[in-house]
Amino acid sequence: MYKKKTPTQIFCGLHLFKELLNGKWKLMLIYYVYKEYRRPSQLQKIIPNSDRRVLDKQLNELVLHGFMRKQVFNTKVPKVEYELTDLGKSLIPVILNLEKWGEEHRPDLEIVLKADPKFIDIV
Amino acid sequence: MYKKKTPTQIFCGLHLFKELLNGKWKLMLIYYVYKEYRRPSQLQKIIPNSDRRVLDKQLNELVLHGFMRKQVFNTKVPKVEYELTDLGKSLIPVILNLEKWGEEHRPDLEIVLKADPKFIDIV
DNA sequence: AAATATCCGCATAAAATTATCCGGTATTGC
DNA sequence: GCAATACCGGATAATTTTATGCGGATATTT
Repeated sequence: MYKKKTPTQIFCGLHLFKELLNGKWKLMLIYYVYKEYRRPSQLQKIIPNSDRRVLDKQLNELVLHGFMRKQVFNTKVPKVEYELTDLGKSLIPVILNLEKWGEEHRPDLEIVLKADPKFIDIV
Repeated sequence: MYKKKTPTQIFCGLHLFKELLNGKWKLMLIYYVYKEYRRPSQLQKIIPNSDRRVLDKQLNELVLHGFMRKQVFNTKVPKVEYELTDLGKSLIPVILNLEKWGEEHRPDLEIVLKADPKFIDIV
C-alpha cells in the first residue's frame, strides 16, 4: 500500500479538509450518495468520464475515513449500497456552498480557465 | 511551461473550485492576504514549513487566475504586496466555512487520520 | 449461446503536483 | 567588509494522484 513520505500538516481546518477530501471525485460522490445514487453502477453512470477503479478507490477511502458506510447485500446478483454517515452528512452544506460559489462565478472562472494555456482543452 | 494532458472537466461548480484552488497553500494564502499579511516575506513566515518557490508559484497562479493583484513598489529595497480582487474576496466566506467545518470535526478527523497507515506522521 | 448487468482487485503506467538545487540583484544594519 | 533582509526564476527531482491493463465471479435478459 502506498504511504506518504512527507509529514502531513493539519494545523488548520483547511488542511483537515484538504487531506481527506481532495480526491478528484470525492465531494461529488458524497453529494450523489446524498442524492440517492447509492450504488456503484449508478454512481459510475452519473459521473461522466470517470473510471470504475478510480471511483472505487475513492469510495473505499471515503468509507475508511468515515464519511460513508458500505452495505453489501448477498442477493443472487450481488448488490452494494453506500450511505452517508453523520460525518458525511455534515459535509453537505459545505459542498452546497462550494457548488454555489462555483456556479455563481462560472462566467468569470470560465474566462480565466480559457485564458490559461495550461488548460488545453476544457469540457 | 507545463500543460495538462487530460481534458479539464467543469460541468459543476465543485470542479471549477477544484481546478483553480486545489493548490496546497492557495486557500491559506488568500486567507492570510485577507488578514493583511500582504508581503511575500510575511506570508513565508506565517505559513510554516512552506518553501518560498512553492508559495511563489501558487501566488503567481492566484494572480494569473484573478484572485489577487500584485503590486510592485520600486523603492530602494524592493517591496511587493498582494491584495485580493473581488473574485478573491468572494472566497472568504467559503474559506471560513471550510475552516469551520474542519475545526468543528477536528477530533473525529484526527482519529481518522491517525488510524490510516497512509499518513505515517502527522504534525 | 451471447450479451449485459452486478460486483471486485492488483500491478503498473502516466500525469500532475510539490520540493529542492542551482543561480541571481540590491539595500540596510553592524 | 559581512550578515541579514527583500526579492526573483529556471531546471530537475521527488512525491502523490489518477488512469489503465490485465484479471476474476455470478445472474439475468435476448
